[in-house]
Amino acid sequence: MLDIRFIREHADQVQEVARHKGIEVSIPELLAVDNERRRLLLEVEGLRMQRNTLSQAMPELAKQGKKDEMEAKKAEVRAVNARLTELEAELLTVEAAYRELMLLVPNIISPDTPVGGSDEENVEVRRVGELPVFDFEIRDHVTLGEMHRLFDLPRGVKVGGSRNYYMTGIGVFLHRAVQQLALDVLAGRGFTAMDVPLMVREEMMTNTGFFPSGREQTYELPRDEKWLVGTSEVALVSYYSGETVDVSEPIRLAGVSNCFRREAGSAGRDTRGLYRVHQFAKVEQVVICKNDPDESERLLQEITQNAEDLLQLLEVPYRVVAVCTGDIGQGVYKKYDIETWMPSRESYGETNSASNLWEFQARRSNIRYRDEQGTLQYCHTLNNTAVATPRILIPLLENHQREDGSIYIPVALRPYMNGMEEIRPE
RNA sequence: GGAGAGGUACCGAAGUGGUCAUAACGGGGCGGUCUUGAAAACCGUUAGGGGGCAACCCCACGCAGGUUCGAAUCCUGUCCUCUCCGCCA
Repeated sequence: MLDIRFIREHADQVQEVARHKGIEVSIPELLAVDNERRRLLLEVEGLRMQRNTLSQAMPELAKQGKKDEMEAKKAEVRAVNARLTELEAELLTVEAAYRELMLLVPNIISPDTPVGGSDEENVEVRRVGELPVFDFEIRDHVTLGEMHRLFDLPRGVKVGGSRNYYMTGIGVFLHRAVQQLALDVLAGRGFTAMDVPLMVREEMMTNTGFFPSGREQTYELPRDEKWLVGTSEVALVSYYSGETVDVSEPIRLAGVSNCFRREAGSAGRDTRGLYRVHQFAKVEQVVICKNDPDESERLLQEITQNAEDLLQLLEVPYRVVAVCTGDIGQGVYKKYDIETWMPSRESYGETNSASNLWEFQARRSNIRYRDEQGTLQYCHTLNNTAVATPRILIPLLENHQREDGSIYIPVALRPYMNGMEEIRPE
Protein backbone atom coordinates (compact mmCIF):
# COMPACT_ATOMS: atom_id res chain seq x y z
CA MET A 1 0.00 0.00 0.00
CA LEU A 2 1.15 3.51 -0.78
CA ASP A 3 0.42 6.69 1.12
CA ILE A 4 -2.66 8.29 -0.42
CA ARG A 5 -0.93 11.66 -0.20
CA PHE A 6 1.93 10.29 -2.27
CA ILE A 7 -0.54 8.93 -4.82
CA ARG A 8 -2.28 12.32 -5.06
CA GLU A 9 0.99 14.07 -5.70
CA HIS A 10 2.42 11.47 -8.09
CA ALA A 11 -0.71 10.21 -9.82
CA ASP A 12 0.88 9.95 -13.26
CA GLN A 13 3.95 8.15 -11.97
CA VAL A 14 1.86 5.62 -10.06
CA GLN A 15 -0.38 5.03 -13.06
CA GLU A 16 2.72 4.48 -15.15
CA VAL A 17 4.09 1.90 -12.72
CA ALA A 18 0.76 0.07 -12.76
CA ARG A 19 0.95 -0.05 -16.54
CA HIS A 20 4.51 -1.43 -16.43
CA LYS A 21 3.57 -4.01 -13.85
CA GLY A 22 0.49 -5.00 -15.79
CA ILE A 23 -1.91 -4.13 -13.00
CA GLU A 24 -5.34 -2.88 -13.91
CA VAL A 25 -6.15 -0.01 -11.62
CA SER A 26 -7.31 3.47 -12.48
CA ILE A 27 -5.60 6.14 -10.43
CA PRO A 28 -8.02 8.88 -11.58
CA GLU A 29 -10.86 6.67 -10.35
CA LEU A 30 -9.09 6.17 -7.04
CA LEU A 31 -8.56 9.92 -6.64
CA ALA A 32 -12.21 10.60 -7.46
CA VAL A 33 -13.29 8.07 -4.83
CA ASP A 34 -10.82 9.63 -2.41
CA ASN A 35 -12.29 13.08 -2.97
CA GLU A 36 -15.79 11.76 -2.47
CA ARG A 37 -14.62 9.99 0.68
CA ARG A 38 -13.17 13.17 2.12
CA ARG A 39 -16.22 15.21 1.17
CA LEU A 40 -18.49 12.75 2.99
CA LEU A 41 -16.12 12.60 5.92
CA LEU A 42 -16.27 16.33 6.37
CA GLU A 43 -20.06 16.29 6.34
CA VAL A 44 -20.38 13.26 8.61
CA GLU A 45 -17.96 14.71 11.15
CA GLY A 46 -19.85 17.99 11.19
CA LEU A 47 -23.10 16.18 11.95
CA ARG A 48 -21.43 14.15 14.66
CA MET A 49 -20.20 17.34 16.23
CA GLN A 50 -23.78 18.66 16.24
CA ARG A 51 -25.03 15.51 17.86
CA ASN A 52 -22.31 15.57 20.49
CA THR A 53 -22.95 19.20 21.35
CA LEU A 54 -26.70 18.70 21.66
CA SER A 55 -26.37 15.56 23.75
CA GLN A 56 -23.86 17.12 26.07
CA ALA A 57 -26.34 19.87 26.92
CA MET A 58 -28.87 17.31 28.22
CA PRO A 59 -27.62 16.77 31.77
CA GLU A 60 -27.73 20.51 32.43
CA LEU A 61 -31.30 20.79 31.09
CA ALA A 62 -32.35 17.81 33.16
CA LYS A 63 -30.91 19.40 36.27
CA GLN A 64 -32.90 22.56 35.63
CA GLY A 65 -36.03 20.52 34.97
CA LYS A 66 -36.50 21.94 31.50
CA LYS A 67 -38.37 18.96 30.12
CA ASP A 68 -39.83 20.63 27.04
CA GLU A 69 -36.50 21.95 25.93
CA MET A 70 -34.99 18.53 26.43
CA GLU A 71 -37.65 16.92 24.29
CA ALA A 72 -37.06 19.53 21.62
CA LYS A 73 -33.34 18.80 21.60
CA LYS A 74 -33.97 15.08 21.50
CA ALA A 75 -36.07 15.59 18.40
CA GLU A 76 -33.29 17.68 16.93
CA VAL A 77 -30.72 14.96 17.52
CA ARG A 78 -33.06 12.40 15.99
CA ALA A 79 -33.18 14.52 12.86
CA VAL A 80 -29.41 14.80 12.81
CA ASN A 81 -29.12 11.07 13.31
CA ALA A 82 -31.50 10.35 10.45
CA ARG A 83 -29.32 12.35 8.08
CA LEU A 84 -26.21 10.82 9.62
CA THR A 85 -27.46 7.29 9.07
CA GLU A 86 -27.86 8.00 5.37
CA LEU A 87 -24.47 9.63 5.00
CA GLU A 88 -22.67 7.02 7.05
CA ALA A 89 -24.06 4.28 4.85
CA GLU A 90 -22.86 6.22 1.84
CA LEU A 91 -19.45 6.76 3.43
CA LEU A 92 -19.19 3.05 4.19
CA THR A 93 -19.78 2.21 0.54
CA VAL A 94 -17.27 4.78 -0.62
CA GLU A 95 -14.66 3.66 1.89
CA ALA A 96 -15.05 0.04 0.79
CA ALA A 97 -14.48 1.11 -2.80
CA TYR A 98 -11.53 3.22 -1.69
CA ARG A 99 -9.94 0.36 0.19
CA GLU A 100 -10.48 -2.05 -2.67
CA LEU A 101 -8.71 0.30 -5.06
CA MET A 102 -5.93 1.09 -2.60
CA LEU A 103 -5.15 -2.61 -2.25
CA LEU A 104 -4.61 -2.82 -5.99
CA VAL A 105 -2.24 0.12 -6.28
CA PRO A 106 1.27 -1.16 -6.96
CA ASN A 107 4.38 -0.13 -5.13
CA ILE A 108 6.71 2.16 -7.03
CA ILE A 109 9.89 0.64 -8.46
CA SER A 110 13.54 1.43 -7.99
CA PRO A 111 15.19 3.56 -10.69
CA ASP A 112 17.49 0.66 -11.59
CA THR A 113 14.67 -1.80 -12.21
CA PRO A 114 14.74 -2.78 -15.88
CA VAL A 115 11.61 -2.11 -17.88
CA GLY A 116 10.18 -5.19 -19.51
CA GLY A 117 7.03 -7.19 -20.06
CA SER A 118 7.95 -10.61 -18.69
CA ASP A 119 10.72 -12.68 -17.14
CA GLU A 120 12.23 -12.90 -20.64
CA GLU A 121 13.35 -9.32 -20.19
CA ASN A 122 15.00 -9.73 -16.83
CA VAL A 123 18.60 -8.53 -16.97
CA GLU A 124 21.49 -10.75 -15.99
CA VAL A 125 23.65 -9.13 -13.33
CA ARG A 126 26.33 -11.78 -12.86
CA ARG A 127 27.12 -15.44 -13.36
CA VAL A 128 28.94 -17.43 -10.73
CA GLY A 129 30.43 -20.91 -11.06
CA GLU A 130 31.54 -22.97 -14.02
CA LEU A 131 28.88 -24.85 -15.96
CA PRO A 132 29.66 -28.56 -15.73
CA VAL A 133 30.88 -30.32 -18.85
CA PHE A 134 29.64 -33.88 -19.21
CA ASP A 135 31.30 -36.30 -21.61
CA PHE A 136 28.45 -38.76 -21.22
CA GLU A 137 24.71 -38.79 -21.65
CA ILE A 138 23.32 -37.01 -18.61
CA ARG A 139 20.36 -38.20 -16.59
CA ASP A 140 17.75 -35.73 -15.41
CA HIS A 141 16.81 -35.49 -11.74
CA VAL A 142 13.77 -37.71 -12.21
CA THR A 143 15.89 -40.53 -13.58
CA LEU A 144 18.52 -40.02 -10.91
CA GLY A 145 15.83 -39.96 -8.24
CA GLU A 146 14.29 -43.20 -9.44
CA MET A 147 17.71 -44.77 -9.68
CA HIS A 148 18.55 -44.05 -6.06
CA ARG A 149 14.97 -44.13 -4.76
CA LEU A 150 15.26 -40.54 -3.56
CA PHE A 151 11.61 -39.76 -4.25
CA ASP A 152 8.49 -41.34 -5.67
CA LEU A 153 6.47 -39.20 -8.06
CA PRO A 154 3.86 -41.70 -9.38
CA ARG A 155 2.75 -42.66 -5.90
CA GLY A 156 2.79 -38.99 -4.87
CA VAL A 157 0.28 -38.36 -7.65
CA LYS A 158 -1.74 -41.45 -6.75
CA VAL A 159 -2.13 -40.26 -3.17
CA GLY A 160 -2.04 -36.47 -3.42
CA GLY A 161 -3.03 -35.77 -7.01
CA SER A 162 -0.96 -34.01 -9.63
CA ARG A 163 2.21 -32.16 -8.65
CA ASN A 164 2.69 -34.24 -5.52
CA TYR A 165 5.58 -36.45 -4.49
CA TYR A 166 7.05 -38.56 -1.75
CA MET A 167 10.60 -37.98 -0.65
CA THR A 168 12.10 -41.34 0.27
CA GLY A 169 15.21 -42.73 1.91
CA ILE A 170 18.34 -40.71 1.20
CA GLY A 171 16.12 -38.20 -0.59
CA VAL A 172 14.58 -37.26 2.73
CA PHE A 173 18.02 -36.72 4.19
CA LEU A 174 19.02 -34.49 1.29
CA HIS A 175 15.74 -32.61 1.55
CA ARG A 176 16.39 -31.92 5.21
CA ALA A 177 20.14 -31.43 4.88
CA VAL A 178 19.83 -28.41 2.56
CA GLN A 179 17.33 -26.84 4.96
CA GLN A 180 19.45 -27.44 8.02
CA LEU A 181 22.54 -26.09 6.27
CA ALA A 182 20.62 -22.95 5.31
CA LEU A 183 19.31 -22.53 8.81
CA ASP A 184 22.75 -22.95 10.34
CA VAL A 185 24.35 -20.48 7.95
CA LEU A 186 21.67 -17.87 8.64
CA ALA A 187 21.75 -18.44 12.38
CA GLY A 188 25.48 -17.79 12.19
CA ARG A 189 24.75 -14.46 10.52
CA GLY A 190 22.42 -13.04 13.12
CA PHE A 191 19.13 -14.47 11.92
CA THR A 192 16.61 -15.77 14.43
CA ALA A 193 15.21 -19.15 13.41
CA MET A 194 11.42 -19.27 13.37
CA ASP A 195 9.02 -22.17 12.87
CA VAL A 196 5.76 -20.51 11.95
CA PRO A 197 1.97 -20.93 11.61
CA LEU A 198 1.12 -22.34 8.19
CA MET A 199 -2.60 -21.64 8.49
CA VAL A 200 -3.25 -17.93 8.77
CA ARG A 201 -6.11 -15.48 8.78
CA GLU A 202 -7.10 -13.81 5.55
CA GLU A 203 -6.04 -10.46 7.00
CA MET A 204 -2.40 -11.58 7.09
CA MET A 205 -2.51 -12.59 3.43
CA THR A 206 -3.83 -9.13 2.58
CA ASN A 207 -1.40 -7.33 4.88
CA THR A 208 1.60 -8.98 3.29
CA GLY A 209 0.35 -8.17 -0.19
CA PHE A 210 -0.54 -11.67 -1.37
CA PHE A 211 -4.23 -10.80 -1.43
CA PRO A 212 -6.30 -9.78 -3.27
CA SER A 213 -4.17 -10.61 -6.32
CA GLY A 214 -3.01 -14.05 -5.18
CA ARG A 215 -6.27 -15.54 -3.94
CA GLU A 216 -6.41 -18.01 -6.80
CA GLN A 217 -2.98 -19.34 -5.92
CA THR A 218 -3.82 -20.01 -2.31
CA TYR A 219 -5.37 -23.01 -0.59
CA GLU A 220 -8.35 -22.10 1.53
CA LEU A 221 -9.72 -23.77 4.65
CA PRO A 222 -13.23 -22.34 4.46
CA ARG A 223 -14.58 -24.13 7.50
CA ASP A 224 -12.10 -22.30 9.71
CA GLU A 225 -11.63 -19.20 7.58
CA LYS A 226 -7.91 -19.81 7.29
CA TRP A 227 -5.53 -19.93 4.37
CA LEU A 228 -2.46 -22.12 3.81
CA VAL A 229 0.63 -19.97 3.34
CA GLY A 230 2.68 -20.18 0.16
CA THR A 231 5.71 -18.91 2.06
CA SER A 232 6.66 -18.32 5.68
CA GLU A 233 7.14 -14.65 4.72
CA VAL A 234 3.44 -14.19 5.51
CA ALA A 235 3.85 -15.38 9.07
CA LEU A 236 7.25 -13.75 9.59
CA VAL A 237 6.17 -10.26 8.55
CA SER A 238 2.82 -10.63 10.32
CA TYR A 239 4.65 -11.59 13.51
CA TYR A 240 5.08 -7.86 14.08
CA SER A 241 1.80 -6.66 12.56
CA GLY A 242 0.26 -3.77 14.43
CA GLU A 243 3.38 -3.35 16.55
CA THR A 244 5.93 -0.65 17.13
CA VAL A 245 9.25 -2.42 16.75
CA ASP A 246 12.85 -1.70 17.63
CA VAL A 247 14.86 -1.59 14.41
CA SER A 248 17.95 0.17 15.73
CA GLU A 249 19.43 -3.06 14.39
CA PRO A 250 17.57 -4.67 11.48
CA ILE A 251 15.35 -7.59 12.50
CA ARG A 252 16.62 -10.69 10.73
CA LEU A 253 14.36 -13.75 10.69
CA ALA A 254 14.88 -17.19 9.20
CA GLY A 255 11.56 -18.96 8.72
CA VAL A 256 11.23 -22.69 8.32
CA SER A 257 8.05 -23.93 6.76
CA ASN A 258 6.21 -26.00 4.29
CA CYS A 259 4.67 -23.94 1.52
CA PHE A 260 1.46 -24.61 -0.35
CA ARG A 261 0.65 -23.34 -3.83
CA ARG A 262 -2.30 -24.16 -6.02
CA GLU A 263 -0.37 -23.37 -9.22
CA ALA A 264 -3.68 -22.42 -10.81
CA GLY A 265 -3.22 -21.45 -14.42
CA SER A 266 0.10 -23.24 -14.78
CA ALA A 267 -1.45 -26.51 -15.99
CA GLY A 268 0.90 -28.26 -18.34
CA ARG A 269 3.90 -26.13 -17.34
CA ASP A 270 6.89 -27.79 -15.73
CA THR A 271 4.93 -30.97 -15.19
CA ARG A 272 7.92 -33.28 -15.14
CA GLY A 273 9.68 -33.85 -11.88
CA LEU A 274 10.07 -31.72 -8.83
CA TYR A 275 10.26 -28.27 -10.39
CA ARG A 276 6.70 -27.07 -9.82
CA VAL A 277 4.85 -28.82 -7.01
CA HIS A 278 1.92 -28.00 -4.74
CA GLN A 279 3.84 -28.47 -1.54
CA PHE A 280 7.45 -27.80 -0.73
CA ALA A 281 9.74 -26.81 2.10
CA LYS A 282 11.55 -23.53 2.37
CA VAL A 283 13.92 -21.66 4.61
CA GLU A 284 13.10 -18.00 4.09
CA GLN A 285 14.92 -14.81 5.05
CA VAL A 286 12.85 -11.85 6.19
CA VAL A 287 14.39 -8.56 7.24
CA ILE A 288 12.61 -5.59 8.80
CA CYS A 289 14.51 -2.32 9.02
CA LYS A 290 14.31 1.46 9.18
CA ASN A 291 12.57 3.52 6.52
CA ASP A 292 15.90 4.26 4.92
CA PRO A 293 16.41 3.47 1.22
CA ASP A 294 20.18 3.12 1.65
CA GLU A 295 19.82 0.70 4.51
CA SER A 296 17.19 -1.46 2.83
CA GLU A 297 19.24 -1.52 -0.36
CA ARG A 298 22.27 -2.71 1.63
CA LEU A 299 20.11 -5.38 3.23
CA LEU A 300 18.79 -6.48 -0.16
CA GLN A 301 22.41 -7.05 -1.19
CA GLU A 302 23.05 -8.85 2.08
CA ILE A 303 20.20 -11.34 1.76
CA THR A 304 21.05 -11.89 -1.89
CA GLN A 305 24.62 -12.65 -0.88
CA ASN A 306 23.43 -15.06 1.80
CA ALA A 307 21.56 -17.05 -0.82
CA GLU A 308 24.53 -16.96 -3.17
CA ASP A 309 26.83 -18.20 -0.44
CA LEU A 310 24.51 -21.13 0.13
CA LEU A 311 24.52 -22.01 -3.56
CA GLN A 312 28.30 -21.84 -3.50
CA LEU A 313 28.31 -24.21 -0.54
CA LEU A 314 26.14 -26.51 -2.62
CA GLU A 315 28.72 -26.08 -5.40
CA VAL A 316 26.20 -25.32 -8.12
CA PRO A 317 26.49 -22.63 -10.84
CA TYR A 318 23.97 -19.84 -10.79
CA ARG A 319 23.26 -16.40 -12.09
CA VAL A 320 21.64 -13.35 -10.59
CA VAL A 321 19.09 -11.41 -12.64
CA ALA A 322 17.54 -8.02 -12.02
CA VAL A 323 13.83 -8.64 -12.32
CA CYS A 324 12.04 -6.35 -14.75
CA THR A 325 8.85 -4.37 -14.25
CA GLY A 326 6.57 -6.93 -15.83
CA ASP A 327 7.80 -9.75 -13.61
CA ILE A 328 8.46 -7.92 -10.37
CA GLY A 329 5.07 -8.15 -8.67
CA GLN A 330 2.66 -5.62 -7.24
CA GLY A 331 4.30 -4.88 -3.93
CA VAL A 332 7.97 -5.07 -4.83
CA TYR A 333 10.23 -2.04 -5.17
CA LYS A 334 13.31 -3.92 -6.34
CA LYS A 335 13.96 -7.58 -6.92
CA TYR A 336 16.70 -10.02 -7.83
CA ASP A 337 16.03 -13.58 -8.83
CA ILE A 338 18.72 -16.17 -8.52
CA GLU A 339 18.59 -18.88 -11.11
CA THR A 340 20.55 -22.08 -10.74
CA TRP A 341 21.90 -24.15 -13.58
CA MET A 342 19.73 -27.16 -14.33
CA PRO A 343 21.54 -29.35 -16.88
CA SER A 344 18.48 -31.30 -18.01
CA ARG A 345 16.67 -28.08 -18.86
CA GLU A 346 19.83 -26.68 -20.40
CA SER A 347 19.01 -23.43 -18.68
CA TYR A 348 19.02 -21.60 -15.41
CA GLY A 349 15.88 -22.13 -13.32
CA GLU A 350 14.64 -19.83 -10.56
CA THR A 351 15.57 -21.07 -7.12
CA ASN A 352 15.66 -17.86 -5.07
CA SER A 353 13.89 -14.54 -5.17
CA ALA A 354 15.03 -11.48 -3.24
CA SER A 355 12.69 -8.52 -2.80
CA ASN A 356 12.79 -5.12 -1.23
CA LEU A 357 9.19 -4.12 -0.48
CA TRP A 358 9.95 -0.71 0.98
CA GLU A 359 6.95 0.43 3.04
CA PHE A 360 4.46 -1.60 1.06
CA GLN A 361 3.96 -4.45 3.52
CA ALA A 362 4.68 -2.39 6.61
CA ARG A 363 1.89 0.04 5.73
CA ARG A 364 -0.60 -2.74 5.14
CA SER A 365 0.58 -4.58 8.25
CA ASN A 366 1.00 -1.45 10.33
CA ILE A 367 4.57 -2.19 11.43
CA ARG A 368 6.28 0.95 12.68
CA TYR A 369 9.20 2.21 14.72
CA ARG A 370 10.12 5.48 16.36
CA ASP A 371 12.81 7.47 14.61
CA GLU A 372 15.37 9.71 16.34
CA GLN A 373 12.76 12.48 16.56
CA GLY A 374 10.33 10.10 18.23
CA THR A 375 8.03 10.07 15.22
CA LEU A 376 6.38 6.85 14.17
CA GLN A 377 7.60 5.64 10.79
CA TYR A 378 6.72 2.65 8.66
CA CYS A 379 9.49 0.06 8.41
CA HIS A 380 10.95 -1.37 5.25
CA THR A 381 10.61 -5.12 4.74
CA LEU A 382 12.67 -7.48 2.61
CA ASN A 383 12.69 -11.17 1.92
CA ASN A 384 14.64 -13.79 0.06
CA THR A 385 14.66 -17.52 -0.25
CA ALA A 386 17.52 -19.18 1.56
CA VAL A 387 16.68 -22.56 0.14
CA ALA A 388 13.54 -24.10 -1.34
CA THR A 389 13.43 -27.84 -1.62
CA PRO A 390 12.89 -30.15 -3.43
CA ARG A 391 13.40 -27.68 -6.29
CA ILE A 392 17.01 -27.07 -5.28
CA LEU A 393 17.61 -30.83 -5.47
CA ILE A 394 17.22 -30.58 -9.25
CA PRO A 395 20.48 -28.63 -9.78
CA LEU A 396 22.08 -30.44 -6.87
CA LEU A 397 21.51 -33.91 -8.30
CA GLU A 398 21.97 -33.01 -11.93
CA ASN A 399 25.15 -30.95 -11.62
CA HIS A 400 26.82 -33.46 -9.33
CA GLN A 401 26.02 -36.64 -11.28
CA ARG A 402 28.72 -38.90 -12.64
CA GLU A 403 28.71 -41.23 -15.58
CA ASP A 404 27.96 -44.32 -13.47
CA GLY A 405 24.94 -42.57 -11.97
CA SER A 406 26.58 -41.88 -8.65
CA ILE A 407 26.13 -38.42 -7.19
CA TYR A 408 28.73 -36.31 -5.47
CA ILE A 409 27.64 -34.76 -2.18
CA PRO A 410 29.10 -31.28 -1.55
CA VAL A 411 31.35 -31.05 1.47
CA ALA A 412 29.11 -28.59 3.26
CA LEU A 413 26.18 -31.01 3.18
CA ARG A 414 28.06 -34.02 4.50
CA PRO A 415 27.69 -33.22 8.20
CA TYR A 416 23.94 -33.34 7.66
CA MET A 417 24.16 -36.60 5.69
CA ASN A 418 25.90 -38.67 8.33
CA GLY A 419 29.19 -38.02 6.58
CA MET A 420 28.00 -39.47 3.25
CA GLU A 421 30.29 -38.34 0.42
CA GLU A 422 28.38 -39.68 -2.53
CA ILE A 423 25.20 -41.49 -3.43
CA ARG A 424 26.03 -44.77 -5.15
CA PRO A 425 23.77 -47.01 -7.18
CA GLU A 426 22.45 -49.91 -5.11
C1' G B 1 -16.59 -29.95 22.04
C1' G B 2 -19.05 -28.37 27.21
C1' A B 3 -19.12 -24.73 31.57
C1' G B 4 -17.32 -20.20 33.54
C1' A B 5 -14.22 -15.55 33.86
C1' G B 6 -11.97 -11.69 31.31
C1' G B 7 -9.99 -8.11 27.20
C1' U B 8 -9.22 -0.08 29.23
C1' A B 9 -2.02 3.46 28.08
C1' C B 10 4.63 0.15 28.42
C1' C B 11 2.57 -3.31 32.64
C1' G B 12 -1.15 -3.94 36.61
C1' A B 13 -5.74 -1.73 37.43
C1' A B 14 -10.22 1.82 38.64
C1' G B 15 -14.47 3.34 36.10
C1' U B 16 -21.26 -0.34 35.70
C1' G B 17 -25.76 5.37 31.03
C1' G B 18 -23.95 12.07 30.87
C1' U B 19 -17.12 17.23 30.26
C1' C B 20 -14.02 9.73 31.61
C1' A B 21 -9.89 9.30 27.46
C1' U B 22 -3.73 13.45 26.20
C1' A B 23 -8.09 7.86 31.29
C1' A B 24 -7.99 7.79 38.80
C1' C B 25 -4.47 4.84 41.50
C1' G B 26 -0.03 1.65 41.57
C1' G B 27 4.31 -0.11 38.99
C1' G B 28 8.00 0.28 35.08
C1' G B 29 10.94 3.38 31.53
C1' C B 30 13.29 8.08 30.55
C1' G B 31 15.01 13.07 32.27
C1' G B 32 16.11 16.12 36.52
C1' U B 33 16.97 17.75 41.91
C1' C B 34 19.79 15.89 46.05
C1' U B 35 24.59 12.81 46.54
C1' U B 36 31.76 11.72 45.99
C1' G B 37 28.81 7.80 43.48
C1' A B 38 24.48 4.95 44.18
C1' A B 39 19.97 3.91 46.78
C1' A B 40 15.86 6.41 48.88
C1' A B 41 12.94 10.70 48.48
C1' C B 42 11.00 14.56 45.53
C1' C B 43 9.84 16.99 40.63
C1' G B 44 8.96 16.38 35.47
C1' U B 45 7.99 13.16 31.38
C1' U B 46 6.12 8.56 28.84
C1' A B 47 4.46 10.83 22.13
C1' G B 48 -2.92 6.40 18.75
C1' G B 49 -5.77 7.02 13.79
C1' G B 50 -8.19 10.47 10.48
C1' G B 51 -10.08 15.20 8.33
C1' G B 52 -9.33 20.50 7.83
C1' C B 53 -5.50 26.33 4.85
C1' A B 54 -6.55 27.20 9.85
C1' A B 55 -9.28 27.75 14.36
C1' C B 56 -10.46 23.24 15.40
C1' C B 57 -13.24 18.81 14.74
C1' C B 58 -14.18 13.47 14.29
C1' C B 59 -12.77 8.51 15.69
C1' A B 60 -10.30 5.22 19.30
C1' C B 61 -12.01 1.22 26.19
C1' G B 62 -10.28 -6.32 21.56
C1' C B 63 -13.43 -6.14 16.83
C1' A B 64 -18.43 -5.58 14.43
C1' G B 65 -23.42 -4.39 15.04
C1' G B 66 -27.83 -2.92 18.15
C1' U B 67 -30.66 -0.01 22.02
C1' U B 68 -30.50 5.43 23.50
C1' C B 69 -30.81 12.38 22.91
C1' G B 70 -26.13 10.24 24.77
C1' A B 71 -22.46 3.78 25.46
C1' A B 72 -16.03 1.91 28.30
C1' U B 73 -20.71 1.08 30.97
C1' C B 74 -26.89 -2.19 28.61
C1' C B 75 -27.94 -6.11 24.45
C1' U B 76 -26.23 -9.42 20.25
C1' G B 77 -22.46 -11.53 17.38
C1' U B 78 -17.30 -12.35 16.79
C1' C B 79 -11.91 -12.83 17.81
C1' C B 80 -8.51 -13.68 21.54
C1' U B 81 -6.77 -14.94 26.66
C1' C B 82 -7.37 -17.62 31.27
C1' U B 83 -9.72 -21.62 34.62
C1' C B 84 -12.32 -26.37 34.97
C1' C B 85 -14.22 -30.74 32.25
C1' G B 86 -13.93 -33.87 27.79
C1' C B 87 -10.81 -35.46 23.70
C1' C B 88 -5.86 -35.74 22.03
C1' A B 89 0.21 -35.97 19.34
